[in-house]
Amino acid sequence: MNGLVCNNELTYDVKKRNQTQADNGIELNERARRLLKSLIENYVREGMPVGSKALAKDSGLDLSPATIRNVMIDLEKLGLVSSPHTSAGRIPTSKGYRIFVDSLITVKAPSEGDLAQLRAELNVTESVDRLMSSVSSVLSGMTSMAGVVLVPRRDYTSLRRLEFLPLSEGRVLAILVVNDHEVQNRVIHTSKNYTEAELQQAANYLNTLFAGSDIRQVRRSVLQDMVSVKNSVNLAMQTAIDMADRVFDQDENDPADYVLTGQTNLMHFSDLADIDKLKQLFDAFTEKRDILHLLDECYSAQSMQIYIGEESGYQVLGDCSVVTAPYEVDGQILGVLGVIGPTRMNYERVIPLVDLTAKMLGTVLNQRD
Amino acid sequence: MNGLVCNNELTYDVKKRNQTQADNGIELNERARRLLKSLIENYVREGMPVGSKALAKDSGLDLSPATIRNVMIDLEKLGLVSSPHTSAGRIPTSKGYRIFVDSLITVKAPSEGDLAQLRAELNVTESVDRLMSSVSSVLSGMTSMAGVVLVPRRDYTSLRRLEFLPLSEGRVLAILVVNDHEVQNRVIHTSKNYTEAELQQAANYLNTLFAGSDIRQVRRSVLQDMVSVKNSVNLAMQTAIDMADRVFDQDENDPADYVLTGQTNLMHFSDLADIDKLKQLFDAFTEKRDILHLLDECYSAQSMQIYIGEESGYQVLGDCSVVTAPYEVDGQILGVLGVIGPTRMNYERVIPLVDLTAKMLGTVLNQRD
DNA sequence: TTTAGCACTCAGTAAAAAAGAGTGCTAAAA
DNA sequence: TTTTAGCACTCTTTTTTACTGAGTGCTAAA
Repeated sequence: MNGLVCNNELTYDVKKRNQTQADNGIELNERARRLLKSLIENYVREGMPVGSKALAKDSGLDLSPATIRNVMIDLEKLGLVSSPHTSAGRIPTSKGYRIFVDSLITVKAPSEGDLAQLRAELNVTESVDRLMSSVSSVLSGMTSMAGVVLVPRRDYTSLRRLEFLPLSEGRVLAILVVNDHEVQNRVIHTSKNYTEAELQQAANYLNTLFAGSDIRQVRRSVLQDMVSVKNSVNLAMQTAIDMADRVFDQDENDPADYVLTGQTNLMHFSDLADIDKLKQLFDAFTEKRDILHLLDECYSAQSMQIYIGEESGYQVLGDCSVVTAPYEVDGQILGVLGVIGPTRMNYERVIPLVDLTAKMLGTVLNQRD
Repeated sequence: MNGLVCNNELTYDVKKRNQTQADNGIELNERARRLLKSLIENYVREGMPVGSKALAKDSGLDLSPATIRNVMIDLEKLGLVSSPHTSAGRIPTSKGYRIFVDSLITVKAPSEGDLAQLRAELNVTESVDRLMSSVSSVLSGMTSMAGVVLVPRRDYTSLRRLEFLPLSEGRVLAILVVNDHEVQNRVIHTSKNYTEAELQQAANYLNTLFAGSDIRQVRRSVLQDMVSVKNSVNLAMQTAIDMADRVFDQDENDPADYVLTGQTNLMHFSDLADIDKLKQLFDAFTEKRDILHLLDECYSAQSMQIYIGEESGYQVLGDCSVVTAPYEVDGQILGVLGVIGPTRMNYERVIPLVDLTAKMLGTVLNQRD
């Protein structure tokens, strides 16, 4: 009952899987728990199936290998460990890792060194984009796995300034300054050719009217105006309404995106040695879709998430685990960050590291405003 | 003397290597040339060392294996082929490929299918960025290797519009519209805090004065003005000069960049099976530096370039070949594109494909203006 | 100059044998 | 009842041995 259970302030949700059995209420006595923990720690460290003898030695439980073998049989029946073949030791299953991560793990605070490195590398002065890459790269660097950051959603986008420039034949370049200092540009297509002056006027109109408003709100307002005032207003206004309609049209579905670094680190893991699996994984990284879905789940969960092996539901991540934590500013979750690595990873170190990184990113982002 | 030598209009430069010997003036009689060609074609097709018997069969030269063995000994002495071990056939060396590519190759025009696919996938309507990725992706798709495009240098950047917005504490957001419809934004740091009105005035001044000019010219003009008029002009002008100086400061060294797709295709090649080499290669891709240097060389060469194996001078590309061609608009070379693949690639198909793609990209870019 | 013949080399494969790790089971000890 | 020592057994891993076949280099004859 003492040092086994995680008893510090770090918390994270148990990933709820859709399991038919109402299991996970697996009852393990202290001894079995201790042995499972030892086994996993040993396996994570050594990377080879753990036998009863080794376990007898480093569990600290003064038991004979024979006794331990008996326990192993129980654990195997529960599906927490498995053995590659008769005369090999045991390796943890995903389910075993799950128990470990949920209730056996000894979470240590990150080392002084890690902390210092983290602080050093997260630079307030950088642009958000660069900040995100450096966070991702710090994560991958410190864990020797892949680091990933789901970049902030723009669910509130305040318009600061709007500008139009005519291009050739019915195309207009719109330049938006949003969220104080972020620039977006969009090309829109119009039915008629506007002159620079006309566009200027439209921009002026929209700027005075909507500066400071949420972009989506603008679109809704504009749409209403179109209905209510219709042809009654002057031509300049109509231009403005027309333009605004087209500019903000693209806004509703802002595609999420992530920054991924250190993928190549994953090539070294013997668990992913199969070149074909590796290719599939890398293809998923470039394809982005699946990974985005997963990160989106993490985002929605609003708490630390851990997917172990096939838990993620994506085949390509079959031999991988994903550890993520949301980062927030003013209690508002902006995105998630984390690492992707082999199922056999050092959770005891990675979990607090990801957690801390998320918190520090929040702090850094906070300082920027 | 007939069908052996490349005799169509497609031309490309021989990559000049720094070799101490004044070699490459290697004299090969017709028979040896023919055999080398046959050997390489066979090896590229089958992927296995080619023996004298096989060569006797498909060279079409009605010679006995024994005779061919004699020739092979000569070719081996010249360093054009080598044998992995005593009882294996021969494989071409880089030097052998070099000869092949320079003077033995039978360059076929791209197939109808390839041509159609190329035409279909290069869409004029896309943004330049997206056009570049789709070119790269077409290249990788059609060759099953990695496609790469060095994106256009902006060596002439005409200023169309300049805008300033104050941010917090001495930081100003500059928005530049250049080259008609391209938007750049830069954050600059100033010693004093300007008001929005001041900045507006400065922007107006600069816009009227420099709209249409080359950005670097602007900087030079401004620098001159600073010296000549010094404190004699009014405050608004000084602001303008000050701002322009800082904005265009970043311009001198526009970092080159490339788009790379289909890297994962390279994982399948047995020549690159070594996971460690593969990692190094992928690291070079993310690091970008070396690849950029190489592409820059290609760019400077102003003609089709082929680097075979270690010729590139980069260790990571040791087992790779790089085939590039410059693309141009109005006779002005804008960048290069090409493929990266295993040394053992089908040059006869790849070379004209890369060449054609470059030409088509030029055409497409031309249509956009 | 070309070719047939031949001895030789060496990777690759297969089969057999030996070593070693770890298990499950049983029966005795605690 | 729980724990443990002992032991036969299983299965991977490593080593050894042998064999096959592709392809060579060389020599001597055509």
